[in-house]
Amino acid sequence: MLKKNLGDDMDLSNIDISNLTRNLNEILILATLFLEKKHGYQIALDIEEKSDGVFKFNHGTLYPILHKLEKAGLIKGTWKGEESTRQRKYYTITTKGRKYAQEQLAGWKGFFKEFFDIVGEIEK
Amino acid sequence: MLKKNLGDDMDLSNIDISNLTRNLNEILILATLFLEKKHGYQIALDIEEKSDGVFKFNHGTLYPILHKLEKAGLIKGTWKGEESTRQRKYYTITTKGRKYAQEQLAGWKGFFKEFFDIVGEIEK
DNA sequence: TTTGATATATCGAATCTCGATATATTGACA
DNA sequence: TGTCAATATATCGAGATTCGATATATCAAA
Repeated sequence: MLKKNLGDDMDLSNIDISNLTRNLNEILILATLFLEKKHGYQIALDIEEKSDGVFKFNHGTLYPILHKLEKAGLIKGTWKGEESTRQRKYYTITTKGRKYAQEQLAGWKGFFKEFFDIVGEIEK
Repeated sequence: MLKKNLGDDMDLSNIDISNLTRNLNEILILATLFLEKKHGYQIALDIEEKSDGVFKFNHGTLYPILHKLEKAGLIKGTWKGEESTRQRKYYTITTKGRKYAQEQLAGWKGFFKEFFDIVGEIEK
């Protein structure tokens, strides 16, 4: 079996049900970068604030994911900061990243459809 | 910090975002048992069929979860089978299990709301 | 000058899923 | 009658992921 890598064409609109949290973290980060570039710490703060605290990022989780997304070519990071002052790494979403995010979103919609189809039983 | 156990009163309507797949598997199983008792293998088949193949259970995942849910008092298993023939373990959802499932569902709805609040950006 | 927030990064422990392996029953088909 | 595939439960090791701690450093405010 060929190994599927992040953002490969094979991925299409499927999300990996066996690792939903990883998929969630990825799409939250990509969605946050859709309108403007941001550095890692800001991404985490924005997601936490916008979700009223429902989605939080530990730093030990955030940075490895950013490195992975960059390595996969879905985002691109650039160091900024005036000469020997504080350095921030600003991330931009790539064309590949936008496409990947749209496919993932389609996968999540399918997920929620089937999900509420089954767990709806609880409310009947 | 007090450790939270599955189904404890502390849990309330929160789902564990850092382990979404586990939460998903639990609520799928509990929802499937809401109307009638079933044995493990049947639970997996029913979920797979009803979700059009979106949700699948490996046996190596299914049985440990059933044992865990039973240990937590959310489901109750009873062996059945006529004397030395094939033994099936039928599971029933408990009152505690029903309550837990309803609280979890509330948590998933909150998740759903905040999720699309953020990833909706992708479609704009 | 000292504290807390900002900013990035890595590591070990704990946890979870996957796929393989094991064992046994049952029904269908040749 | 024999054999194969599906049914049924269970456990284990490998791999992946998140958490919380730890480390380092800048910046602003009191």
